[in-house]
Amino acid sequence: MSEKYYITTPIYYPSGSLHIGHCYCTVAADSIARYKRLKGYDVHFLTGTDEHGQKIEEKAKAAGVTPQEYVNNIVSGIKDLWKSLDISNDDFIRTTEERHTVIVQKIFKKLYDQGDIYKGEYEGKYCTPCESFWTESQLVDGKCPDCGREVKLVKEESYFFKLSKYQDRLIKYIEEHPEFIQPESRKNEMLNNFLRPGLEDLCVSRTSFNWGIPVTFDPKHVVYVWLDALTNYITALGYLSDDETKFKKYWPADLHLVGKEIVRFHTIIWPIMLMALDLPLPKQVFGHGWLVINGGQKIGKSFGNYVPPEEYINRYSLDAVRYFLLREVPFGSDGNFTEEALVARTNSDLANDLGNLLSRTVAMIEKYFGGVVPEAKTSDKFADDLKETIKKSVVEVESYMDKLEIGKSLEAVWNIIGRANKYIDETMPWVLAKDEAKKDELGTVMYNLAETLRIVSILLRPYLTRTPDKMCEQLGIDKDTVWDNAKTFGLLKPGTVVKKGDNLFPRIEKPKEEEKKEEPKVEKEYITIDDFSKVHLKVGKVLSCEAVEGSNKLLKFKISLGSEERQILSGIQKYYKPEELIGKKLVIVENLKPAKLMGIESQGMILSAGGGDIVKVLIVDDNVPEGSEVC
RNA sequence: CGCGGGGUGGAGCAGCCUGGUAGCUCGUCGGGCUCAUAACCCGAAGGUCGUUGGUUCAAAUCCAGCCCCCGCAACCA
Repeated sequence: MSEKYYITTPIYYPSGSLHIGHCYCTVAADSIARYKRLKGYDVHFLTGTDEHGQKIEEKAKAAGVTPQEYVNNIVSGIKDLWKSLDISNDDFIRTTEERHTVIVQKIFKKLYDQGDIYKGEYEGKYCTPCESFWTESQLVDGKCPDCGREVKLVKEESYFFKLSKYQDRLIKYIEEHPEFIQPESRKNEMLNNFLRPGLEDLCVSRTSFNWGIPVTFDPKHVVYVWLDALTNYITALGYLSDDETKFKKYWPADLHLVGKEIVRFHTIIWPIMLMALDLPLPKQVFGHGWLVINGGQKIGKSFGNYVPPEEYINRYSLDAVRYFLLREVPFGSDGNFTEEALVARTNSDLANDLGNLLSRTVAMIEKYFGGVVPEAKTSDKFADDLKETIKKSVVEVESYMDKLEIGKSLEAVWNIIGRANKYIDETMPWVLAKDEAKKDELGTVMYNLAETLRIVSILLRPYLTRTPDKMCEQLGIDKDTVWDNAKTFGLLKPGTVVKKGDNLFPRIEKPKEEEKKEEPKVEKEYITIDDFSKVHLKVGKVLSCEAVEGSNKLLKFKISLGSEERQILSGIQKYYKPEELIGKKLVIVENLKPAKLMGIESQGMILSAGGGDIVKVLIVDDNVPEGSEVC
């Protein structure tokens, strides 16, 4: 029986559409799953969605639907997205499915019965958008340390899970299993920041919202996030169900692929839960980096840089997108995602190197041999080197994949492609073709190229889902999906009839400058005159202006609007010296809701213009009286 | 002293842990070739490795200080 391999992605939170970053993680997992399958493993690849929680409850309410309706809708979009990315998951778990909820209840009860879960009282600050509780000491200026938004004081009865009981065991485990947390920097982070300082028991139930799995023996409680979410990895296998076949077969997981932001939960809470359940721990948790834009900007709707992933697939091609994601983002660290880079990568690697290699090879076989792959009757030093490169590269592909260095493994495949292109120049088939006496040599070159492409088509299968079949079609061979067939040079049968088809990857013309600039422009949103009249703009005179203590951005203004005085803060310290502006008449948004910045109230807003290095406030002619309306 | 990442030829990165000819991809320039998707192959130019000081026979690499950038956070009102 073949060896099993169980790999998971995180279960995604369906509070909104997924972005290219989620695709990155899932495509990476997919390539690993495909690779393992090709290698003959019995692979189980799981992904899914984490559908409970207050945020969903609120979003659904805002949308006027039930939470279940709300998630159903989004989840179907996620499933479509995975389909359009050719994700080969074997299962898709939804935490609202009965196979999950029932088992979570059993697990909760079991842990309660054995004393690992106890009832207590929770008092803390809760940030709804982040779904996180914070202790007083974690708050920054009384606000959520993650997002900076207001937190609510929450005090409620809840159940706790005794993390502390297992922490020493876990530390020992982590120390004895260096491969458990990858990359290693994350391991140290976990040990130093969380485990060694000591764990606090984890709150695992809530009474403050309903959208969750009820605790069977205390139904006013619902199971709170981590116990609900993390257990998906075993409930999906049927743990504690009538049929534990899959669980027995696949658990423990070989790899949990997760984003770096949730490494902590997967390497501390999850293992401890498993210890409490007396189950083996996953073999590895790998925290991948994020896809960022322009050197660090996160991707998301709230960042104004959201493009639906399908858009990229439609615009370029599935394999181009998959290739870029897998190739461009290095092991462990963050990677840049830009459309320009995607185009550049596609053109140079996929169109120029790979596509063109196939194209010229097939064209030559058609031209010189009527489309029939000849026999390799001769040998030469170039061919030897080509074969050597292939042999070496295949080993590299494997060893990089085993280390989850997907990008590097692709590089190794491209070594072969590059070598083959070079081989053509070295052997100059068009010269050989002119000399009838060199027909055999020419035949050898053609054979070697076709054979190289056959091997490449196998090596690409973990990453690209469409291209390998297209290659096989043009090469006139059956789909070759046996990994080890890439290890033997010479399996291609002479006599095979090739058939030129469409270009594998047509070159993408780079968008012209003007077009590029238009692209980010979302369709213009007009406001009505009524909308505009909601904004009350007035002229105000600066009475005083000083830097806010401890701030490197804010200036504090006292501004006279004639009948009243306002205190207004503005983040223009970088552009003005405080005394420069005293006495000036500026344009003020009079009815902006007051807000506190650095603990100081700001009662309005000063209009300014510019950006980057040049920002200037709007200064009004001195003759205009203070308090005048601006319209 | 908030946390974290980073500053290496025009761009993006590797090298740093385990000091000892600065490497890769793209771009640029020159050449070759014409089978091919204006693609492919070869060659060249281009770097005081942020800065200052220290350790050392020797520092991109180790140590200390400083400057700058980015993300989070924040002070975007």
